[in-house]
Amino acid sequence: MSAPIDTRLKLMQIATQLIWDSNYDNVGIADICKQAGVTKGAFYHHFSSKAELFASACKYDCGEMNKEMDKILSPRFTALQQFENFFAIMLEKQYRGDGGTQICGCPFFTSGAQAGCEELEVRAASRELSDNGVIYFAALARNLQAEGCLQRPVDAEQLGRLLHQFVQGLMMHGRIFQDFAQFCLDLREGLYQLLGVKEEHRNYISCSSAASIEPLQKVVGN
Amino acid sequence: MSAPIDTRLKLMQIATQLIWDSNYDNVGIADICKQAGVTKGAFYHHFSSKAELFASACKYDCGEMNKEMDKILSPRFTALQQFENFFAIMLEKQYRGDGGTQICGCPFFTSGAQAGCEELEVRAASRELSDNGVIYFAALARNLQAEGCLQRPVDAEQLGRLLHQFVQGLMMHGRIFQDFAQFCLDLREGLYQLLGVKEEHRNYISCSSAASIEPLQKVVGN
DNA sequence: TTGACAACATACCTGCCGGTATGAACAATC
DNA sequence: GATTGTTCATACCGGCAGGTATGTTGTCAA
Repeated sequence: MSAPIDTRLKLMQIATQLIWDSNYDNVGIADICKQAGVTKGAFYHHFSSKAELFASACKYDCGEMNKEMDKILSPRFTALQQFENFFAIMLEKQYRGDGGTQICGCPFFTSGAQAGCEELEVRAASRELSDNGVIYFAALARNLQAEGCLQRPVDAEQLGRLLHQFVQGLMMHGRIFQDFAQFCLDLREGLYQLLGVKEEHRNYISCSSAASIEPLQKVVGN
Repeated sequence: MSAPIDTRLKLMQIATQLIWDSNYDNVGIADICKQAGVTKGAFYHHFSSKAELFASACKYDCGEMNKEMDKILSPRFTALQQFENFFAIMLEKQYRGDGGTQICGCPFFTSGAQAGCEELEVRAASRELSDNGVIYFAALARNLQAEGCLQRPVDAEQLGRLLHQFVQGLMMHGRIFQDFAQFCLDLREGLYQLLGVKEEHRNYISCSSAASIEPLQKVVGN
């Protein structure tokens, strides 16, 4: 019998993946179990409800994201490099080579905004995830400002929120329209404008190459 | 027996209202019928499915929005007045005095991004609605630019998309957090930044008053 | 007046989905 | 080796929501 932690983790991972491809309501517990190769008995042994699974998966995903963001925003990069790192990660995350849905958006965020008020657990998880994301955006803004890349002094915390809101809206828009090239262009331009990046620090060259739908290798090493 | 058009219209209006307060999946046909004071027989006489009702309601809402936007962007206003009109309408739309959920976001947009791929009809309706919204945002951007309010020349069409994406993301964020004052501040700042409105044309004074949660009278007359 | 059709109401069906009840296999402990 | 607890599998339940089948009422046209 395998370690219990494996099953629990596997359920969260499968759930995360399925919700990324669809949404909270549309993903059934039966689907998750089938994909994970376990039964409902195992599921309800580890989670008390679907909402709890969602919350747990959200926290797990949040942790994974933090790891990546920590790498991206490492002090060994300049602020502009951090910007490019973030940009690359975004494209990589949203692109799926399997010909299916490409731009998915963050399912935990959308689910939180979507779920009826009664699912307090779900909404709370989304809130936590958002708060977390805003922190990183705010840090990026501060770094850019510290290196003199921005046109005007900014309220980093508010700007963090604005960036987060924009990116989420962009992803939803992308999910509806599925135009990857446009997604790339809009992402870059939107971030530049919101941040108020100075003209001379804007880099549109990589856009055309990024828009070409090829597997993107990670910019960030270990 | 009342005119058939009334029942159809009523169903769409009720559906729109319920979906605003919740979401596509969460609103049942039975709920809609009950609120509208009719039965399923009437419903399926006018609509072939839930998705068709959604698409119809979305188009109806789109038409209503167009009317309002046409008023807001009337040439008798200066571009900056148009901006303020839009701002006021946004706040009015998102605020509900009944103590329930205040910031709802556009349910048709979120539903389209939320719905599984199989609901093509739903997604198509969201796409149409988005296209429509982008047009108005682009027009606002063009008008502001024409009156010299912007810092740099812009690609109005792209900027229209960015504004739309940001506003949608902002509303979802607001839906999760339910902080109306912050919603007001973020909306104004985000629009200013994305548009690149010149310093001297930015108006933060009305923010504090707007943030006070009082019934907002329409800025736009007939 | 009678047929046809629109505009519903009533009752019902059915599939799905979250959740439960129960027990088997295994490990650890005493 | 009996007990206890963990980790699942199997079978099942109950509710609900989307959708259907059919009857009923009014209207209009010939």
